[in-house]
Amino acid sequence: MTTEEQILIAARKVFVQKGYDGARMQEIANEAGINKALLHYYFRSKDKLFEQIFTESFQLIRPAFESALGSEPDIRSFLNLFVGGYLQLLEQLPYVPQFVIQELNRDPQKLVGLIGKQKIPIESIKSMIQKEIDKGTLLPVSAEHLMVSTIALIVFPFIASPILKTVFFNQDEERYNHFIHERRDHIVNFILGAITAPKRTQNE
Amino acid sequence: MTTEEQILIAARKVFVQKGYDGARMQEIANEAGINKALLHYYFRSKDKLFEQIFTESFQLIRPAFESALGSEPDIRSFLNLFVGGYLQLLEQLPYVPQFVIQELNRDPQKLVGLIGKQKIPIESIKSMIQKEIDKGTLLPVSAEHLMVSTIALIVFPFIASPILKTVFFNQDEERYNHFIHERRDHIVNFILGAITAPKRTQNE
DNA sequence: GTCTATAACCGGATAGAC
DNA sequence: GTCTATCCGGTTATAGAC
Repeated sequence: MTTEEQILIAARKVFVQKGYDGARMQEIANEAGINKALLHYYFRSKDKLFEQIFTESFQLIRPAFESALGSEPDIRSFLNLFVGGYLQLLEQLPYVPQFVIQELNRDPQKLVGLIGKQKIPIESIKSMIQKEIDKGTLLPVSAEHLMVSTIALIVFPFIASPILKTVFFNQDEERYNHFIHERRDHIVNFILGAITAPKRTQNE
Repeated sequence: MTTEEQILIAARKVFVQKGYDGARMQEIANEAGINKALLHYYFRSKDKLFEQIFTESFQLIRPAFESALGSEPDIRSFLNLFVGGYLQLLEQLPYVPQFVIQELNRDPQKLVGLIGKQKIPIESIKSMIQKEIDKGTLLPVSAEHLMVSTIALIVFPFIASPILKTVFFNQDEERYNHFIHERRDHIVNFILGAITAPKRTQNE
């Protein structure tokens, strides 16, 4: 492995764990098994190194609508695939969402500029939804609210795990893990229940 | 206003905005209109001052189930009141949730110890839910998942506003504010739709 | 490319006058 | 209680040898 790769791996670990303000170049150097001076040789400054880690982190957790959108025929299959896929991703990167959000709140101007205008293909989702609303099989629902709510349900437990462990699970690690494992099914059922139009009743 | 109160107001502002690592005693002093030495006279250290601000911030946003629980007869009215009340609270304190979560992730051991075991009366909610499940008017749902999901739907847009503005609203402040104002109704409808048992259809 | 040594600065904390 | 001046450790960044 090249030195540059070692540095990036170390920087990833330290920045994600400590945030920009809490991270120390010395700690990154130790983690990479080199010394501070070499960090500045490869990346001019703490800022430059951070920008690289932040940008790649944002890419990693930017919701990947595209893949799920192309392959799925209706909103229900799409949501099912999306929720499962995103949860699986976050299992590998549990601390990245909190890192990205924290840094975006610290310096929105600079960092939003850095990631550019990475919009989401909300129009495709809108048309997918609209068809079923017209057919009457889906309750009228805003695509923006639906997608923000879906992401909230998926991501929030990863961001807020210490507070959830405290107020809901009395610091019981075991019960919290069990909760997380049940989460996928709960979310999918929750969302589908929320947006599916009820069948007509006998009196209607 | 006493000097101590001025300091606390300034510290609140700076700590919530910048976090522990990003906050500077000098900035707090400036904000309070005094000098650094006086900060240390009133609060021994940055740590002590921070602990006070963090503890009170946690109290502020700890979900106030108790009030809504005592007064409401069924889970639907309870959720309606809870969502509305919490959103109204967060309008006044939009940056506090991200602050508390950020700090809890930075040093869970110490800060969880600080806030003690402030559990939530989940048992009252469970019994409230169970009655309606038995009657068949509510889908079987775990109280923990329901409450975590409810809080996620409420709090997430406040934590993640920069990222939402970027990927969903193309930095359009106007459209984002409109979105936030619609949010209460969406959340309540979403949750009630998700947990309400469908009426029986003609074929059953 | 990699290292040691050090410059230059910053930030929390304290001493001591008023 | 409040201030000015200062200490001291830590942090980023660079100079220069190998």
